Amino acid sequence: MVSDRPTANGVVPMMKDMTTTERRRDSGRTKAEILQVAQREFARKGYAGARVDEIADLMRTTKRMIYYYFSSKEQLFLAVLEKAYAEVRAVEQKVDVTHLDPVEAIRTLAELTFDHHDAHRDFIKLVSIENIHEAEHIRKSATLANLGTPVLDLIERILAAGKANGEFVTEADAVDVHIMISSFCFFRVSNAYTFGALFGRDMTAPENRARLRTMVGELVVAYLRGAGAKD
Amino acid sequence: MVSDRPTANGVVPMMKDMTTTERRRDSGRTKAEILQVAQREFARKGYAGARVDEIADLMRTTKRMIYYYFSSKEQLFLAVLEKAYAEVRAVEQKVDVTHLDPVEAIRTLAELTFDHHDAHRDFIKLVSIENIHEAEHIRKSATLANLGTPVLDLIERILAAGKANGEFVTEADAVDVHIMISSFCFFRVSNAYTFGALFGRDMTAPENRARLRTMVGELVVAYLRGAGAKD
DNA sequence: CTCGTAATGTACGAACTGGTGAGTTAACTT
DNA sequence: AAGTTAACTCACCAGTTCGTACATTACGAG
Repeated sequence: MVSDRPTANGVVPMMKDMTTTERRRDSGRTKAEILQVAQREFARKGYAGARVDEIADLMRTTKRMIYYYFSSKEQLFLAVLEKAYAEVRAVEQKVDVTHLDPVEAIRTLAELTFDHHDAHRDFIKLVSIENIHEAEHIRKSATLANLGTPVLDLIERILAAGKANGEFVTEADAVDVHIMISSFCFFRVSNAYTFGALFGRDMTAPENRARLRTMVGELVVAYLRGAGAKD
Repeated sequence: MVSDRPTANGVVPMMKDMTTTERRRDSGRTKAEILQVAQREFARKGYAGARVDEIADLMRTTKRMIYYYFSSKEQLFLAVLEKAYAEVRAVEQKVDVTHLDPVEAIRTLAELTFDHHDAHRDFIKLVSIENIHEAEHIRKSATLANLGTPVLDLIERILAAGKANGEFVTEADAVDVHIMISSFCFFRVSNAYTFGALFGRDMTAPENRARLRTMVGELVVAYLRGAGAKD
């Protein structure tokens, strides 16, 4: 066997210069890159449609590395999901609306949720994919259980404040309010494609975006004020 | 759902008896059965995850027939989608709420939509799958363009009536109202799995079903009455 | 009854796809 | 300097999976 020198992929520079902190072998970075590329591939093609080979081809790592770090396609997908959810939680926890009056607080929460969904299309696709598979991966993950409680606490506090000052009349449950907000924001992004094809309107287009963003808030506030109840 | 098979299941009997009207070769029925089984398979596994061989194994037909009638996996999927949408349209067109007053009409429409989504889980999964693939199949279909107009007409009439009698204050667009209703009903079913895993509540469970069903109507009515607007 | 054709059964294959065995190299420790 | 091990490369395989070539059979027309 002639051991022809692996001249790398031509991309990685040979550096003896150790002043740079960059390392040619870096497990953390390789793992992170795999997760990033895998997320895009899964989101674009679905779980079964995504190809491990393709994920590998899209980066400077090889397929062997994927299995080295993640053991299987399924565990890779789970890792992608966990990372995506973690990012979401991180953003949500920065939300502080406690200083606002209840109506403004719930409106703001709705709009922030709207913006967040708008900005994380890949995440939404991953969740859709996971739902098609009836959450079989999430259920295996301990990390992801009861990830929702922080938001629920927030909503609960807002609802309590709203009732206390008389602005909210409807007896509403925090989870239900969360469903109202999420469903609207999620659907607008997740179903934009078929909706556009069937109704000839792009829900994600800029001219619709602003109007729909306002709508979420108004919707929830109107409900909480009790205007929808039968009299 | 015609099941005119004399034998419960098992092998088709060799019959020289021609008094029976049943034909052992029946293209229409074979096609229908393929579509039915394929729908379930696609809904359960996603587009790429569905296996043509498995679809064949799940019936009394062979894989060869699938290709004989549908040419390719992709065209089979499209046919499944078209059939599913056709059934939906058929149901929607039977809805008549014109005799009701506007508030009751929109509430009823919302609840009917709710029931409809509740009863057609497979359809919802197919739509989710199609959205993951950015509606690439639907776009190829002439049959499915502007399928939504009937519902929009209905909503428009209700909105006009509501404004006329003063019950609706909000300047609302028919498509937007449809989004409000659909998003809630669709999300409740499509995302029930991940939602259940994260929030520990099954949105499709009977005890929640009834409450959420009432909520859709109240939500939309509250919004249309203008209670959510900033003053 | 015979013949043409639509409908169906059988067997197979080429390309793919998740996963692995085994060796190699870089970086760190002592 | 030598040893240790984590990080990485390369070639390969066994099982799938979509799709097809070809043989066969039932049905209806004439």
